[in-house]
Amino acid sequence: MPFQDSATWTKDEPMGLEAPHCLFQGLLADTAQRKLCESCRVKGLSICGGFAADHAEELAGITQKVSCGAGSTLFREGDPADYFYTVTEGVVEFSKYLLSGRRQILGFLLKGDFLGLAVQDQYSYTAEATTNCTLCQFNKKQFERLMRLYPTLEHTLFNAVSNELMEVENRMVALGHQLAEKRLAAFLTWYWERMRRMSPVYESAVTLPMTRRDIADYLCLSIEAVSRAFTKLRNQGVISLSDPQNVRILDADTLRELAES
Amino acid sequence: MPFQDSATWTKDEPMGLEAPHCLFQGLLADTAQRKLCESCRVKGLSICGGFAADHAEELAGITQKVSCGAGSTLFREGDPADYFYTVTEGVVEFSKYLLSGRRQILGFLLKGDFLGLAVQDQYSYTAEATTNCTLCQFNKKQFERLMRLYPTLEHTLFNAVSNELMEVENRMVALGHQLAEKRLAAFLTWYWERMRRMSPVYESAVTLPMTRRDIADYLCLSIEAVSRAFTKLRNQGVISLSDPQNVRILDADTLRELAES
DNA sequence: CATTATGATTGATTCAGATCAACGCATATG
DNA sequence: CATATGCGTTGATCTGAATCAATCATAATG
Repeated sequence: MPFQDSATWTKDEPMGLEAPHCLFQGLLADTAQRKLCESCRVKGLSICGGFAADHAEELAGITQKVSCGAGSTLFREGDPADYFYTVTEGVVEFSKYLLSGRRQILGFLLKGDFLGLAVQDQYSYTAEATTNCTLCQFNKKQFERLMRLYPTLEHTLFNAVSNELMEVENRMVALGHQLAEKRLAAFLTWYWERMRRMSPVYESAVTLPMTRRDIADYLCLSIEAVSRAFTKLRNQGVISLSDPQNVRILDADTLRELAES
Repeated sequence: MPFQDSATWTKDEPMGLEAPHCLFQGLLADTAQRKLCESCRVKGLSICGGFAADHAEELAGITQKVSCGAGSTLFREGDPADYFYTVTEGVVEFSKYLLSGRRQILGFLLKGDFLGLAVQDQYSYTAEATTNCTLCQFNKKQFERLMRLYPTLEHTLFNAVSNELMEVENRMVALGHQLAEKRLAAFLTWYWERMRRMSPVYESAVTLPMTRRDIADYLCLSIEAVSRAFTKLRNQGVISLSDPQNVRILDADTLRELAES
């Protein structure tokens, strides 16, 4: 079943200065909203730098907050690419569907990540909400106008896309040549490190927001192969599983070693 | 053996206006050199547009012609990324080596393609000459200075990297889920179409400049699997092989169908 | 010219993961 | 409360490609 039933997400009114968005810290007086933006800085997105302070109104006009229920579709491959997004809360997965019905998840996007940046006039992939999530929606045409006005913006996005490219290349190497166990180890390591960077307290437990099917589609494996890989890691004493979604990293070094190969 | 013996390539003197380079047509009085630049236009690289005409001297100063013998290494993963290149003649492959010694070829670069664009201060992959080839070498620092001066340049490169990202994503999907035969069909289709776009005369014969090992490393297969896939396609009457490097496309439609799946 | 590499093909065997199938476990539903 | 449904795990079997091994063709070398 390539596509799930239609999205159940809401567009709020176009935002004024008081509305929350992630990209441009320093825009908002509201401390709660400001906190959201902090999470972007954690990821080190350079676009969150000084730019917004000087051009607050211009940015606010092209931004909208968007909420999205778990399992719903944000956009599909082939849809006109009028917006791009940054994730402010929750997890989003973006994927391509094959004619056979199979799905390849290209990536999971967390707080502060971009979505829909490197596309032409149509989206080249489908974006679905892994969990309930909120995003900042940017009107692309208007953002491009801003980019022409302020080249710093484009420079930042150029770097973001460059990084994404390098990540995809790394993942391709891994998928082509690593065993199921190593792929899972790499995935767990990646997710754990991302979580650790977000929260200041050390935590060896990870709650996976995605299903085994999602992980399988991400790692180019069957559900069963993913399950067996989990079992293998558990039997080696690298992780423990209180339930399928709750993983405790017992031996982070071994896990990392496995992942690096 | 991860790395071949060191490169045997030559750097010419820094070029004046008369030197050949690919990116910026309209720079050169010399018609022979100009012809080289035409080949870039064939690929539809938008950077070959009007920019160069206005800023000829600035560009000439940061450009060098580079020749590179088949099998030699242009740069290696981890080297300081001081230059980026465009291929003006021949074929270049860029790849990542795993600790196991295995190699993943990320792509083959033909006339007009960029190399080394989306990297930070170090190259994230190794670049080797598949055939004898010539390239235009751009000093990165100086080019970045130009980009700050003329934002159009950065915009063009942004698009180039975006396209590269989409291509890699497509390839990842194919590698994860397609059988050896389909992968080879997709590769042959890609290469054939690229060749056809370059030369105006219809030609059903393709000369593959890369070895079976190269193709294997590109498609995430063993040499033997590639060879068997060739044999299968031959037995189906889709291609014929006068010798391993010379492929004749007998049934382009079936080949494309196989590739698309 | 014979000899030695090198690259490509083909066959035999092995293996990782897909597929098929059964079952456990939890939550949802009549 | 019994039943159904979805998700995850485990087992049995199958399969595509890796690996190992042999052979062939062609080019390079003495």
